[in-house]
Amino acid sequence: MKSEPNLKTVAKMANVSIATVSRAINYPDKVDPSTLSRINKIIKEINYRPNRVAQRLRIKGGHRKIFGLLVPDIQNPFYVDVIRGVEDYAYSRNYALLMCNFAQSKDKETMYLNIMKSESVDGMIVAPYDEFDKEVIDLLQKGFPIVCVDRGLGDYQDVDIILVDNEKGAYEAVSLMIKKGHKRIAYIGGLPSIPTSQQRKDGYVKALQKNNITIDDSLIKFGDSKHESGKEIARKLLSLKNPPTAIFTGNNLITLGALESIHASGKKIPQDVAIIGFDDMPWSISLNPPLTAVRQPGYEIGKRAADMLYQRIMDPDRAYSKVMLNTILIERNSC
Amino acid sequence: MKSEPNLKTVAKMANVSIATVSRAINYPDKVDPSTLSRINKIIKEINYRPNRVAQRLRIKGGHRKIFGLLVPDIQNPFYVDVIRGVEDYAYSRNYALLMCNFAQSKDKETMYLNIMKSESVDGMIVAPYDEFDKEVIDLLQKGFPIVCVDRGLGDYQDVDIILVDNEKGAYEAVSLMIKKGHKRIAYIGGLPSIPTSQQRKDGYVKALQKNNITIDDSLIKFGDSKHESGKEIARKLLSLKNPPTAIFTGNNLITLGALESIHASGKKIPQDVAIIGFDDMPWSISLNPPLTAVRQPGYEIGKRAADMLYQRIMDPDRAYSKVMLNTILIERNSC
DNA sequence: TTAATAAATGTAAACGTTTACATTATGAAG
DNA sequence: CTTCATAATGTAAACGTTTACATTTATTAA
Repeated sequence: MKSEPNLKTVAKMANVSIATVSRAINYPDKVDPSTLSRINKIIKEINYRPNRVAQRLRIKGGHRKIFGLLVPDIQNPFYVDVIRGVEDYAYSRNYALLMCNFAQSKDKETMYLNIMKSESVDGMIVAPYDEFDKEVIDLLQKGFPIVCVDRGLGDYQDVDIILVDNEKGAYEAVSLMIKKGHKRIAYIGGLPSIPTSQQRKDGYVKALQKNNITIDDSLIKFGDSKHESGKEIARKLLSLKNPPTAIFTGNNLITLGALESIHASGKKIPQDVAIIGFDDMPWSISLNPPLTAVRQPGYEIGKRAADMLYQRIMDPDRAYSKVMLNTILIERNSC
Repeated sequence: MKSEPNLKTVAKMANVSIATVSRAINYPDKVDPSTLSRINKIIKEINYRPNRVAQRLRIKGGHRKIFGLLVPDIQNPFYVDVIRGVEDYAYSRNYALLMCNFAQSKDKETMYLNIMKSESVDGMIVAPYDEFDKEVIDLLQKGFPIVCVDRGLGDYQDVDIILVDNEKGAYEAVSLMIKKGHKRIAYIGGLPSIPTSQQRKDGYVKALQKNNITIDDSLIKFGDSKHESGKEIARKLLSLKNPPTAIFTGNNLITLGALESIHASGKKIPQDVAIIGFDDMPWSISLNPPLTAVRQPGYEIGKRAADMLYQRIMDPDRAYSKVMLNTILIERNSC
């Protein structure tokens, strides 16, 4: 494989030192116009591009033009929206993106965190594994620029974070169910260790309490945030002697799994069982039936997270900001 | 921000030269056991990790342990499967992954290709923008390790590639429609420049011809491979004076869009209009109605692509391999 | 003309690794 | 006790940039 052209190649062709070439690229007004144009012509001719690895090694933190992005589950369309938001922002500012999916595995998260660090990213956007995420907190304490999305870090407050009012979103959804006359409402959450799973449960509980419905613990279940567990838990719930008449599902994938089980059980939605999902999807309207869902602005979250990270990098001493966006309850036909 | 420990830090603490530390890590049997354990203790203690950027700069191609992955649309669940396959393989071999989504934009593709090159990846897995993709072909000609997934490069044959028999998959789907009595069958393809859009159309045409149904060009449409265009085109198709009784959609997102339009039109599926989608989704069964679809083994494609890339890197002179996997037609209730 | 200033360019160090080569210490064989 | 091989370690160059500093050249002011 032929080796790529580098500064030396260009310098030799232009009969100047590599420093001049470097300057021609980074500080064009610091080099003589005629030299500049000669260099530029050569660069174009041989299609020279600076080696980012060498650049990153030399340049100090904050100006390497690369972000890290670490999401828990790329199969979840919500995170895909977040990714797109981050990516669009990065592209617009000419940042590269080192994007990793830790697939809800603590080991993978640790490994990717290490890779990102040792890839010398300027900063990263992370949806932490859980609220105690030691690795992330360590990084923050060392002063590494990080913004959290979707999930916070419990008591640890010195961090930029953008998320959604999960409790309120859940509260509204469950309130709607109650308004429609449901009393036996189940909640299927994701991994219990994930903050959002708990917050959404809290919203669910509040709504029941507010309406004087006693909490039935056998209707509150947690899975692993994936399709299969939604399916399995819904199946069990529906085969209870006294099954719920409504199910509030804690994320996208769980919703889809639950939907599958409800259909398999032969029950009609919403007549026999109602369902509202946390997280809307572009195709929710094409589901059977069109799904009533709590929409999170994933794309916006991603975009703003990237901007927060950028600001943090540019001014490491600025105050931490917490942004909490609202969800929207989209009523369709599943409740 | 405190600076990370490096070889020098460890060397100083262990009272040896950085070369010895480096050897302790890379060739443990080349250093004295007592020195080794001393060094290892220190490494663990201060949690030293080699700087991948510096490593990559030094180490020559093929052993830098980083792959690039370039997909056309991360919103399309098919590519998400491919990504997962590649990622699992990479993780198992301790490779990092520079993952980029060019969102069906030629400009972005070019930029990401450049970034990957200048990030010095060992090789990359790419679903090219179209079959003429000059940038990708250039890279190949320079001997850069690349494997193509999902889409080929037209006449350019010197490349490893793994994809699915699109024509056959489409042929089977449309044949099923015909068997069910449909004569006016529409095809909504993705971007016409994408090879798969054409191959799936070819399968569609073949099935019609085989059954002596005359091709009606007004029923063959191409969009931009996204949800919106599926929706829009389906809407127009359905409002024709003589609308199709069946629609074969050329990808995931188009299917979802078309589904939305069909529902909006008030037509019943499959009584009024049948639909079969290319690409199955985990939640196809939860759609309204459960979707009949052509399944591509995305995860396997990703996994095998990664392995092909690995093999290519390890042995640059091996013969090129083309792998064509079969699709499976999954009959549910939409046709 | 000369001295001072500004503009253009060059030189070399630094970033954190790996590795060819040189050096030293260790032990075995004669 | 040499002599030689081997093991352990060190030295320094290299990877491709950026940049502080030094040098050269051109320009201006006196």
